[in-house]
Amino acid sequence: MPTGKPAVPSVWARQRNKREQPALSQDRIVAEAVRLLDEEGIEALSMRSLGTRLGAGATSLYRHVASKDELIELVVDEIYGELEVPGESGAPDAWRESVAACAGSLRAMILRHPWAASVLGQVGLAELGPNLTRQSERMLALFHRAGFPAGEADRAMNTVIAYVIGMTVSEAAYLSMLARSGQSEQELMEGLRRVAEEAVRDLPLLREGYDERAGEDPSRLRDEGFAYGLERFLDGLQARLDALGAH
Amino acid sequence: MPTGKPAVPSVWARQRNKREQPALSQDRIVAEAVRLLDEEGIEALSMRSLGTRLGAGATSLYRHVASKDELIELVVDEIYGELEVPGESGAPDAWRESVAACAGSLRAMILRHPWAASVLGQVGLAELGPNLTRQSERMLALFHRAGFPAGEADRAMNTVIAYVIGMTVSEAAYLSMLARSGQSEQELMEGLRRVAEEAVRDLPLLREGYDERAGEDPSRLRDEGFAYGLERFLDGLQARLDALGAH
DNA sequence: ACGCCTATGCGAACACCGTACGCTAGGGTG
DNA sequence: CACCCTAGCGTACGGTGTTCGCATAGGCGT
Repeated sequence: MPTGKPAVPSVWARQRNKREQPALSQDRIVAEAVRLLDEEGIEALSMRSLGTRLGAGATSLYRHVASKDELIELVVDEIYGELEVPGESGAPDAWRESVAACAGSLRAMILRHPWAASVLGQVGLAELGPNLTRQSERMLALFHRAGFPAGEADRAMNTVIAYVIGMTVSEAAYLSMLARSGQSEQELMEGLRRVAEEAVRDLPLLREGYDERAGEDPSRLRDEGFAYGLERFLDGLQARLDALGAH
Repeated sequence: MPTGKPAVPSVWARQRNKREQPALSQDRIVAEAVRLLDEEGIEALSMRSLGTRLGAGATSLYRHVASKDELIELVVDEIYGELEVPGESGAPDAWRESVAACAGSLRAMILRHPWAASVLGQVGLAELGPNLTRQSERMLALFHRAGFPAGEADRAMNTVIAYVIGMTVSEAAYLSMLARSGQSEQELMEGLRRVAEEAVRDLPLLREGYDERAGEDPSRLRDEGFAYGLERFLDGLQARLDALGAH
């Protein structure tokens, strides 16, 4: 008789159901999903695995989350909540430091959750969760106070966000490849170097760069590369501010 | 007897096998994959569907491609081949136009293949296919000729690539959401506006921006936003060049 | 001309995925 | 007490990437 067994409610299940909590909630699900993603990466996130971690069946999640896609949107907005956007900091010409701090915080957030790299391109900034909108508003205020006129502040903001995300996503993708490979960064770079050697043989400029960076600390190089671009960027924005000021 | 039927070789199959081509090749597979992605998007790409389009069984592809992941790497490198990087253009102070042309070409490429947005974050720039390395070398030459010293040219290049990719990926994600929704851009924006209205009620700056852009042509706004950031960026790089020149 | 060898295609099968559906149990409300 | 509504779950379906072993056919050595 294939009709379902009565879904035998073990004492534990009954106890859990009884009281304590609703046992499952969108917040719990999203929080656990972030933990799972941090620990095991994007490929390990399935409704079944997430359900198991929550001591629940896979399909139970659908009572609180419409689909896996929606779950991912929620997860992305969740980590946007970790951003630290400086508030009113008095001096309006401190905008450079404030924006740099923002950028650094965004980069740190993505590197803390490297799986975000594979997911930001699908979600985009289009889906506006509460955290993202809140942080955007705060960040926009930075540019307003810096002196950008209304129609330009959001462009300036989008511009620096785009830079940070583009830069960091590529870092994160590299790091997650590194993690997948199971090698140390030294080993991987040596391997890449060997593989690339032939391809790069007649590409002198790339080769030059390769050699130049050979002995350096990769993590420091990444930090410096990020800072370099950010400085150029802020210089350009500052120049624009000056031009506006001189109208 | 469950052992396979002799896989009856229809006349057609025999004919096709006989001559013409090896019938399947990595190039054919990659090219068809790009076509499929352009026409039906990233979700429609499966080994089975791609095999069908090629008149082949799904598993036949594995003779020419190690895995779907590798296929995606190949596909990404394939479209990098579409980039147009200006070569020797005489005047070394034409670097601004050259880099801007590069950036525009990269943006156009991504917008031509919007699925790239969801894929660039997974592949990153880490996997260096022949096209990507070749184009990087050419682009690097631009910065060298502009006057950036060896250790800085690649940073400058990565910086502007990061900006372009970050900016365009977010555009592409938005556009693909638009396409999925099946609405016109006007309708979608009106819908978003209504949904966002309440959330944005007490976020005056975001609201201001929303209202300001209400009647404008979205496509032109995107172009202008991209150009705005790029100009700021190039200004910053130019300033750096000047500082270097004055050493 | 024959027979082997290797490269190529493919069908079946496996493990896993997202998710629709209908059932159950239990607490809250009349 | 009877009722309903909600949260959880077992089952099942269609689809996925990939493995494996078999069938085939062309090229090559003899």
